[in-house]
Amino acid sequence: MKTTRNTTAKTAVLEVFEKSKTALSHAEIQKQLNDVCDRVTIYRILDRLVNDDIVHKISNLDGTVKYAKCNHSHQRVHIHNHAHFSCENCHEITCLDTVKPSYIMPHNYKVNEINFTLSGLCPKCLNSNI
Amino acid sequence: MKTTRNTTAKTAVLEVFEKSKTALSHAEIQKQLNDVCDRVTIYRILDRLVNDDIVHKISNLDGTVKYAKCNHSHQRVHIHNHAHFSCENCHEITCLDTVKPSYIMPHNYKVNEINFTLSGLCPKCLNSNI
DNA sequence: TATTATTTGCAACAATGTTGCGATAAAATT
DNA sequence: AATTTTATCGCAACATTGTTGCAAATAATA
Ligand SMILES: [Zn+2]
Ligand SMILES: [Zn+2]
Ligand SMILES: [Zn+2]
Ligand SMILES: [Zn+2]
Repeated sequence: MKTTRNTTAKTAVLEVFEKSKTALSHAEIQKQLNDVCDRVTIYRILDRLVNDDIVHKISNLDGTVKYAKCNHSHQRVHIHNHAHFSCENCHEITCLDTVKPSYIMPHNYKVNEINFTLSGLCPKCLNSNI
Repeated sequence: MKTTRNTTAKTAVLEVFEKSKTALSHAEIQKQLNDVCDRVTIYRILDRLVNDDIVHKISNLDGTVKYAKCNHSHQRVHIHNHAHFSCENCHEITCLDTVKPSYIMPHNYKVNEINFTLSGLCPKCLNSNI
């Protein structure tokens, strides 16, 4: 099952995630990597990390895509049911691990996955009242 | 405030929305329009319709962007707080006007907008059990 | 060290969206 | 109805994001 290799590029990407408190886009990762590897390689590494449940992919309201390290990879059943916050000011995306929405669905739908994203002002930007 | 003009292209786009029960992508709209106008014009019309609160924009898990006609444009306060359903089989996006998630936020966040998207199987695809 | 399968770089391509600008057409004014 | 004003359009060019094929490089293993 686990057949993905530990390459220098993959290690470098993981280090970038380790250093960051917020979710990162492909472009942001590339900038931090400083030509450690090709653009395409980053895409492929991210694909593998998502597949291996080490990282999860977040699609945002504005169409941007970001990735964040999972802090629940150890759990047997791996489900990304937490919410994400997207700051309108600093554009940072953070995982809200504790926020889980409750809702009532109409009949005849089978829900497999949910995506709950909230946007507004993050604590940092709220305090420096713009 | 209302300064957008009624052009033939805009009318054609609105007719396409009128005919559709589900949300539509730019590409889908373009196909239905049959060269009524340029690709760029459709983008600009959609921008205006979103601005005028006639249509709302939906960003999906898979990165695709779709648009749907608002059925609450008459309301004084115009907020898109309903959920959307994305079918994994037929890839149709439908507005779930009745589904509104409840949740508890950590302190120090100011929430302006929410996006709640559920994916799985729609009633149509669930019945034709694939 | 030799073997094998995964990963990488490169080039090329596709999809989606944006911008500038002169031409066109809708709406307001005369 | 003709004129003026200004939003809208078409076109071309560009930017960004993501994908694919294939030969070369590299990690895991035996
Ligand atoms: Zn912020
Ligand atoms: Zn997350
Ligand atoms: Zn379906
Ligand atoms: Zn909707």
